[in-house]
Amino acid sequence: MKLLDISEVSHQTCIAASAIRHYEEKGLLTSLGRRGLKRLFGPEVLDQLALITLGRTAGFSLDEIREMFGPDGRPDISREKLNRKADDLDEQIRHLASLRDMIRHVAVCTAPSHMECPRFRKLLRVGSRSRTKNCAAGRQKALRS
Amino acid sequence: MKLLDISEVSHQTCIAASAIRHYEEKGLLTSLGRRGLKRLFGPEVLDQLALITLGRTAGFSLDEIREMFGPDGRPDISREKLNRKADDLDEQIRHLASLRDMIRHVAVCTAPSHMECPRFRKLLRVGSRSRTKNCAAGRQKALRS
DNA sequence: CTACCAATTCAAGTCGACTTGAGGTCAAGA
DNA sequence: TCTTGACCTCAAGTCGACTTGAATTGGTAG
Repeated sequence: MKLLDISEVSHQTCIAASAIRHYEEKGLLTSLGRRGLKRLFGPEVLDQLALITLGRTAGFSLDEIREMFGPDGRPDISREKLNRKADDLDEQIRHLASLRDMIRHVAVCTAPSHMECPRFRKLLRVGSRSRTKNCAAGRQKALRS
Repeated sequence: MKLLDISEVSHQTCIAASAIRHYEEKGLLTSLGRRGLKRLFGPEVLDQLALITLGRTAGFSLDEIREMFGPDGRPDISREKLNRKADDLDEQIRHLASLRDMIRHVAVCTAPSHMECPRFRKLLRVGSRSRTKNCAAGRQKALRS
């Protein structure tokens, strides 16, 4: 089994060595040992890093990613919680799709301003459904509208 | 036409007043005027804020959002650039979908560690296609435009 | 053996997006 | 008229995710 040093991992993944050290420090991955001071990684670190990158682009924090996939690979998190995260992703995907549609529309729309374009406004409305949370501010004085 | 003060906007959108001020300062939205010191907003601010929120959850910076949709509603950005953003979104959507699939799988998988699960590894591989960028370290001529 | 130099540690800095706090203003109600 | 209190401004602080820099270490080539 071939061991990689940090610069090799860095080159193969396009992730800065400092970031890799940062992930290790945060407990998202583990080095197999050291040669002198230098970290040695097994090849699985490449997958772990791909996973971290994926999680980051999905907007998860490093702590959440560790919760979900730990360096050891056991999720220390309930199925229920995982499914909730997946549901969040589904919602996010819907949002992204609306935004994409809006952007594509803006690229061709001739209306003087987006907000005057009925199609744009419709897309906006679709994209912002489910924004009806009550702010945690709880106190409903907004009822007087 | 009904004018809203900042606290009303804040309540209706669940966005902190400080954030709304911040957006105005950054040029993402415009207040119609003041009553004394207090900002007054037209109802269109609600749509603008929805748009900002949408853009933020898609991972765009405030500067990018302003470029794309400005407070005045004219995109000061080329069609080409907009379409590139839309393409980015499409790619991001694909990433998110893979991650969602992985999470749903993790929630039911019985393998001792994800990395030992062939299905998981396959999903990972799918999710990390197109990660083959040349890091800028590659000093290959990056096809710019 | 010694010099070299990539890697290491640790503290401090950066960046974006806000939030917080101190001190000031003013429209409206008592 | 006076008092509130919601808003205001501006500076500084926070948070997460890294990056940067200075000082140190230790395999490896000569």
